[in-house]
Amino acid sequence: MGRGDGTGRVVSPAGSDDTGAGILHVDMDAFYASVEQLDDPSLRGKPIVVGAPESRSVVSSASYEARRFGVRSAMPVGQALRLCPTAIVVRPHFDRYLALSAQVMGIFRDVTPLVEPLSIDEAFLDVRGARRLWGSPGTIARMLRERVSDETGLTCSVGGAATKHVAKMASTISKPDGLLIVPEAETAAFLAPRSVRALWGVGPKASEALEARGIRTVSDVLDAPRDMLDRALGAAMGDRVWHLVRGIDPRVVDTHRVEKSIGHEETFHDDVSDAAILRSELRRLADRVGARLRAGGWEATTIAIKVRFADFTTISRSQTLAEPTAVGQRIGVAAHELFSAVDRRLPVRLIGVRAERLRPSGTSAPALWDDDEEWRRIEDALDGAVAKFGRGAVTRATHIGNARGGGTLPSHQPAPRLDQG
DNA sequence: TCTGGGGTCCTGTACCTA
DNA sequence: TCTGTAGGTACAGGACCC
Repeated sequence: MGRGDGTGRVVSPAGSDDTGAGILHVDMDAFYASVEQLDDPSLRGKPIVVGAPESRSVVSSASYEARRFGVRSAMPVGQALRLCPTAIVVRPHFDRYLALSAQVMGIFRDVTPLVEPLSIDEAFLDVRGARRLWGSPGTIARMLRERVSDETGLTCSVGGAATKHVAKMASTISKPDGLLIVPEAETAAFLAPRSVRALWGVGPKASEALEARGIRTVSDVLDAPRDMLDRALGAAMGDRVWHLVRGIDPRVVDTHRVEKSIGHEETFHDDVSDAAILRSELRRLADRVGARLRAGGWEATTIAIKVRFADFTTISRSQTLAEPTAVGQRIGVAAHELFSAVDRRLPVRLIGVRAERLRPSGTSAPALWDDDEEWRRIEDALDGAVAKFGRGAVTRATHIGNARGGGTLPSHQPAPRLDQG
């Protein structure tokens, strides 16, 4: 979602040069906030902030009226209200956002099958093969904007260019409700004056590292020795930036992107020290992860947990399973084992569970296996073993158990597996 | 002024094996 | 058998994106 304040709006006029600009990036304007204003006319024209009003929540989306006060996504809601005291805080309605997202993506797919959704509110389109059917990239971009507006009541911004990276930059600059086409031949001139921070993938840390070496604009990067970039950013990032500033971006519009991990995390309203509460939360998160794995037809090979302490230090621990799984309980057992080995000197602010290294499931896992008695036995056994042998010994023992393909600690029945129908 | 939740990708380190 | 090395893999942490 765009994070600007909406002051950069630009619309390439009809008939302007769009030669070679066959990649479009379409980005909905202040998507969540705009949907709320669409659904509730009393919010229109007013500064609104989408987010939970609770103390620890942050802004998911802000209307352009709020952005003019300096309100931005990811900002704590409290801070947003200090900047803009008249802002109205609206709770998010994700189901509604998903429905409208599906409608918008459907419009894109009417135009070309080469659509790569990037998030709920933006997508890349490769329209190079759609010229005979719909016209030039500029014509298609204008048609898309019109259709999105007519059919959903929402506005979007479109960037067009020869590469994904430049198209993305163009749509960002054109916001809100804008259109900017960068003909292939003008790519270098378009990029040269931009700040390094405007490059997609260059965040605060990378731009700080570059600026410390006097590199502030794309033009500066072009003049910088290659090894300086590598030293400032690391080899991979240095290489990427070196290519991007030259307009080189070989990434194609990928219509078959697959998930690489599935996870859930939760920040507590108040920091938690009680192990029973933390374990219960881990279990709940593990069940949710398992449900999503099964819904997507995946099994996970690696389970990871994330723990953020009261001082905001964050650790992660992961474990590779002997047998991939999509069963919430097995994920939960792995999460509990990992959690048992964590040194908890401070109360916990956030806890999360993630399934990684996904592969298509060979069998259909059971529906949520939610056996309280079994869970209690496992938790008691783990706690008892930790008390008796120490965390390190328990972690080693359970790893050995996994490697043997069965739990040695505690012993529990394997989850029933059902044949896929 | 106090930092969400969902992800991807990269880097450094440790360990194992050939 | 010992040592050095190179490559692969697992894991932890961090930056970045929306």
